[in-house]
Amino acid sequence: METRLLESFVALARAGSFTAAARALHLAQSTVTVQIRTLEKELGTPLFDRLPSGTVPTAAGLRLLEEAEAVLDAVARLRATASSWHGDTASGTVAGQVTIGAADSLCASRLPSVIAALRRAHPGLEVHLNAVGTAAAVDGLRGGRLDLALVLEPEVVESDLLAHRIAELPLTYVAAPDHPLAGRTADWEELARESFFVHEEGCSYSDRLVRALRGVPGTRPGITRFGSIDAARSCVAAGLGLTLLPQVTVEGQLAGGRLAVVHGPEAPPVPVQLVRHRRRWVSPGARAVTEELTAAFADTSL
Amino acid sequence: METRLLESFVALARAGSFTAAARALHLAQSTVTVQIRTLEKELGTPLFDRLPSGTVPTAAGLRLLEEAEAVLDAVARLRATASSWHGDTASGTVAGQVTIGAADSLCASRLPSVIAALRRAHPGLEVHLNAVGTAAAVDGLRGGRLDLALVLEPEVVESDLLAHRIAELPLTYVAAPDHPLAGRTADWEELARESFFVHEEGCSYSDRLVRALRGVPGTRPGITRFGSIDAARSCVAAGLGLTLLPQVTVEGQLAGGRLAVVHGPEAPPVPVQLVRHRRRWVSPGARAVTEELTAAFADTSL
DNA sequence: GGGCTCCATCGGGGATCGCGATAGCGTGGG
DNA sequence: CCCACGCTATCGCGATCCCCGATGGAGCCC
Repeated sequence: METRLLESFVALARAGSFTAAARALHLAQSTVTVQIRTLEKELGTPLFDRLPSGTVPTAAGLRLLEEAEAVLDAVARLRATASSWHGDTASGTVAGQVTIGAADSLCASRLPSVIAALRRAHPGLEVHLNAVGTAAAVDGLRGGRLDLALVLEPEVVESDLLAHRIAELPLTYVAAPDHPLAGRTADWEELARESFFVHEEGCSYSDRLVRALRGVPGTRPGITRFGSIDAARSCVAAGLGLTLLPQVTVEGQLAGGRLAVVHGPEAPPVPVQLVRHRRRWVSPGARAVTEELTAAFADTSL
Repeated sequence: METRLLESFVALARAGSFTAAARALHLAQSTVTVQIRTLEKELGTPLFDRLPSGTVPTAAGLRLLEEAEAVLDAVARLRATASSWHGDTASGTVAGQVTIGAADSLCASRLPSVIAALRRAHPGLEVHLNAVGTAAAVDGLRGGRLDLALVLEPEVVESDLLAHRIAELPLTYVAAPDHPLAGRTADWEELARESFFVHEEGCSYSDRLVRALRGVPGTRPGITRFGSIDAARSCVAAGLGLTLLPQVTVEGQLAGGRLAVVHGPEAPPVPVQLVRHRRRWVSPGARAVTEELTAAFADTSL
């Protein structure tokens, strides 16, 4: 079924004559004649009575006219959705859905302002944000559930994924303000006598910290691992111990006096990698998100 | 927009590979490839990611898939309506709408059983019945508001209409059972002294009766004309006078003793003409109605 | 690395599309 | 009465499109 035929159908019904319909459609009259006959043959019923006084729909044509318009409406919706997804070049905005995954700590700190900026720039864009660990991010990108992922890893060595380092976040040791080490400088031996509240295994800088602490001879550091950054931060704020986090995730608490810096041994900054699937199509929406993320991270922290 | 492309689209989304979709569609694999690329070009956005592990829809493809299915649904409805209108050759039934006009007197007497028979034979057929005089019937057929009309006229001399005489209805003079002439034989002179309740001008047999009564010298018959046959019949039943009607329209009242026959001068039977437009398409539904009407009138009254 | 599966591309034969020209038909004016 | 006009149907033609089979390249498994 060729929707062109349906457009000629409704045009003819509206115009009342083949000649007028052809003019409206910018076609030759003979073309409209053939199109309507084709449609009548395809549907198996005459659609118009060709009377000397004009061309009027038959009873069947009148009924089918509504259904033909419904088809054309559905096609118009399809086209509209497609073109909105593709982007409106006039306004420079894009629409559609983009699903991104990000490390828990970024979701709560840096991403809200990025998403707000995206909403302003692209009102039609629907951004879905999931808090995911590195493993879940890789899975989601592989399975198509994620368009983009932000992971805090030095390397992503998946051949079907493409990682781009967009920032490096400085890490900070933090403790409650009334903690004995708060505001002080501590070496590995001092730290190894404290309790630490860190991420689950798989978090690169937490793992490296745990390895370093356990490598200090003659000590048994207390290690508690949390899936949620919030829970760990709460324990630290309650004075139960220390943690090591990207500085941006605790800037609010540091400024508010609810946490304090501990100047520990040098910790290499953690790279922020923006990862996508190597072979999947990058929608204009995903491209817009990529640009916004790159800009947001670049201007403060590389 | 060619809906074939949309069918390949959903088939590919379902099948998960070009090869499998081509098998399901009974097409060559290269054809599906070209069709999908054509659709992607037409919509301006990639619909599938061709991954080594299979062909999966992009985010845009997933969203557009629903809309494509909506289009195909609308097309299926269009086709279903068209074919139901055309008729189901397996069951021999037809569907659709047929609008017929008929003289008031027939609507109340003969047509209900015909319509009931049509409903039994063609459950999908929607019959609209309008009570119309001859002038309105001609107008309605001309304007396309009526598919068929039953008129009680000896001749229909409209070049663009086609009339077919399907019956001749005997006429009967009737009066109230307690009327002096009830059951008796009366000649023109006796009748011309009575009051008559007949149809509006334009009803052939009423007009002829009025002319005959007025032609009787030395009398002034009382003539009252009604648009509605019911009103006239009520007046007669109340004993106010006589009327002349097709016998079938008063058979119930005659059998119930509410009206009585008066044996008046011979009145030529009134022809029932089934009229349609000469050049308009006769739908299968209208053809079924024509056959039913012809049969119903033929077996009792010609 | 060889075989296998899958998708993209290419060339060709056939069908289709849209066009202009023309014929048939009905109408209205001179 | 005849002719001119407007409308639709038909025809022939050039261009395009469609679908096919064959072929090539890429990735995967053994």
